[in-house]
Amino acid sequence: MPKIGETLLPVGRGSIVQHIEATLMADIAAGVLQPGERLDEVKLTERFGVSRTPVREALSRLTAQSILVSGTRRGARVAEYTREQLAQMFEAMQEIEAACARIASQRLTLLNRAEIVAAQAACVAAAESGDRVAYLKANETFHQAIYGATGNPFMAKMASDFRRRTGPFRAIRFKTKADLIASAQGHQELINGIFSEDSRVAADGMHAHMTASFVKTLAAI
Amino acid sequence: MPKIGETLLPVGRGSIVQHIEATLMADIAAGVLQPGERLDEVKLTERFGVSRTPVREALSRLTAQSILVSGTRRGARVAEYTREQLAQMFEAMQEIEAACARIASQRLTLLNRAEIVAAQAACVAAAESGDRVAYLKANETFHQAIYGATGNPFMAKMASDFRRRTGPFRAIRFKTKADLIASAQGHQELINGIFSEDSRVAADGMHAHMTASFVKTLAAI
DNA sequence: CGTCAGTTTTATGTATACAAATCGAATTGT
DNA sequence: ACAATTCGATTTGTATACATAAAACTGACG
Repeated sequence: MPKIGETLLPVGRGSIVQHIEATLMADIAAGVLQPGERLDEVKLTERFGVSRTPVREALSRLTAQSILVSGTRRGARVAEYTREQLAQMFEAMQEIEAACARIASQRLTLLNRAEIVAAQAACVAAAESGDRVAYLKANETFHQAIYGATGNPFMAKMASDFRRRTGPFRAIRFKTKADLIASAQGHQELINGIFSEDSRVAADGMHAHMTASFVKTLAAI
Repeated sequence: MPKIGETLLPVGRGSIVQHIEATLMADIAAGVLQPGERLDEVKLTERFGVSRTPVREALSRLTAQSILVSGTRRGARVAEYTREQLAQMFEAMQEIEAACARIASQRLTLLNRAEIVAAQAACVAAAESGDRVAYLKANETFHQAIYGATGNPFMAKMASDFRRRTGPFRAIRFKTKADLIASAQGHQELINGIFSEDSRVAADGMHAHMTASFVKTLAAI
């Protein structure tokens, strides 16, 4: 049972199922597992060095979250989306992000402000050094900071879920250093809107930012 | 306590897991299973006449959807929420519903209009006859019709999920015939907003409707 | 009389075995 | 030669058995 391989430690707090679930989720978000790719239970069994039971449970949980899809008796595959569906996801995400921006602008604490500013500074630094990976990470932190500023974990989770699902597609659009700098500049306008204390301006600003981002993304796919 | 005669084996099309998942979800939404209640695997095993494996998978899926919660080695319980969390869920729901109303107002087809009007007629009829159960059902159909009018399945699913999670709490506030009639009248204003073709009016109208509804709900809890 | 430690019991997490269904390929019939 | 059908291999769905950790109970000691 205690086969080493990739199997980490006794997984401490989390069960094996949680470990597999988290790992696969990360792999999908990172694009290691691509849309449409089939996940074979026995292959995963070998990879994680466990039996089929926890693997199955992890796959089932991911399916319940629409991260995977599975027909009848046809196994699990990474969810794939048509351009149309992608556009719909973007639209939904846009609405949620805008709502987050509005609420955040109404409740902003000093700490929230500090975190957003810090995240933006990291974005600018990464953009100016042309570090794509660092920018993606900083961008993620930036948006999470806004979600956190809503003070509403349910809003934050919803927004995060959509971010994860659209992640692999959004990442495509950042190719050149100019892309990064343009995005970081967009952030600055966003911040101005959120800090303006006019929640409508904040929401509209986020809406516009997302629209611009998604138009570019869809064009790049 | 174990309810019998659920179904034997001829589950046919849907797998047993899906059946258990759907049944438990419905029981929770209907309040048969109350927040905090523990779901014992072997009890469910007896109830559904199957082994622990599909029961476990169903519970795991429900946990992944935050419908159930489970600590380590402590089994699954129906998720329960503090007043604070409930208010946060309502806030999130409010935002989503408002977004749905805005998008729906921009894309409304003739068929969508017809469905919304028909659902509203059913609401009015149920309210006037004081049929609480019928009203809850018609109200559900009404909101689903609006979700459908967005033409965006992702928005619709999000909204539906929140509706399901808040369902047991929202239902409490409908006690008297007057409550039903007041709610139905609120719908009419909502429809006016959505049909007005001014999407901002639609969104604000829904926002107001939800706010009013939730204030009454929280007061009743 | 209360508390704590050791044991028992119960329920969860994991593994393995079995059954059923789908997919592909090969064979046979037209 | 092409199509259809059947047979086999692969894989999913379900059941059962085993291991382990947490809860419950009991008994003794302070």
